[in-house]
Amino acid sequence: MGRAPCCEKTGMKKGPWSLEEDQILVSFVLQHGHSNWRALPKQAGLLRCGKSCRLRWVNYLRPDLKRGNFTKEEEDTIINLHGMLGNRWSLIAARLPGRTDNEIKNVWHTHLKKRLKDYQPTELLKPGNKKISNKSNPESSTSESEHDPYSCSLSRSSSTSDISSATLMGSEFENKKETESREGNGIEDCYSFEDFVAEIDESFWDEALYNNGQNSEFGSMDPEISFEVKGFDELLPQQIRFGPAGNLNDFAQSTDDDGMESWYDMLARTGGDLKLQGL
DNA sequence: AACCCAGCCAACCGCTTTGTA
DNA sequence: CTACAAAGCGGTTGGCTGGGT
Repeated sequence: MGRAPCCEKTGMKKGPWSLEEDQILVSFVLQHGHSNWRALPKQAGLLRCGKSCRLRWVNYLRPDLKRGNFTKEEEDTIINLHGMLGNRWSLIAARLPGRTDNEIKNVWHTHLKKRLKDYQPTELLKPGNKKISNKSNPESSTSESEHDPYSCSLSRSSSTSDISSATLMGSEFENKKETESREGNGIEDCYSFEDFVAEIDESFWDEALYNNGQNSEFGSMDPEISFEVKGFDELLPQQIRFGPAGNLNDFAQSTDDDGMESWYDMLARTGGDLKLQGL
């Protein structure tokens, strides 16, 4: 596929931005907005391509940006969200006001990844622990090694059904504790949230819809198709319904590729305390 | 003082997604 | 429906800086 370069490169300036350029861009955007990045540099009199202008604005010049070091809370948030979302920097940034995806990505690679390594216990890396390929989230396979297995792990608590009952946990330290204690209780398998969601695929819903009927209410769902998500002690316990109609079909819809976002969203919002038990 | 090296971070690149004619 | 342009995103690069020798 591919596409033409975003701009005519000849004559375009590259490299670090000067103070003057910054001032021109800021005053232009504040006056005229940025409805068209491609046309902006020409209108503003900048020898930069639109893409470069956009990046400079988004990552550095935006007035609502927070400058300075990340707080411990922000770092913890990033770790937790990364556990749930993977390398979806823009989604993580959306939940950290004043921080950019680029900034978060840099912090992750320079500080947090290292910090997490120190907590990397060996248990979850045992070959026996089930890993399921994630077609909905291709990133998870490529960045598996980067992905903190603790920040969001899932352990099964029953073997009667594939999705019979499961517990998803959030914060890294809670996870570690929880996982270890659960493993001590004979629970063998641990998953990342992505792995778990990946398992709720078309065939899962085909089967569920076949067994329960398209308009089944949650209440009439097979009681074994239920799971709970807990952890993130700082979060409020909360019950959530999928979709206004609350039928099985809506629920299934929410797990397709488009709906995946709402799952992640919901988990991030509730901090992982998502409970779905025969709603 | 000069050099080396590792860490940091702004900026770039190339691809995907979204919007529109 | 298709093609194309623009925006958005994540991975990578390269220059700067500070600490160590």
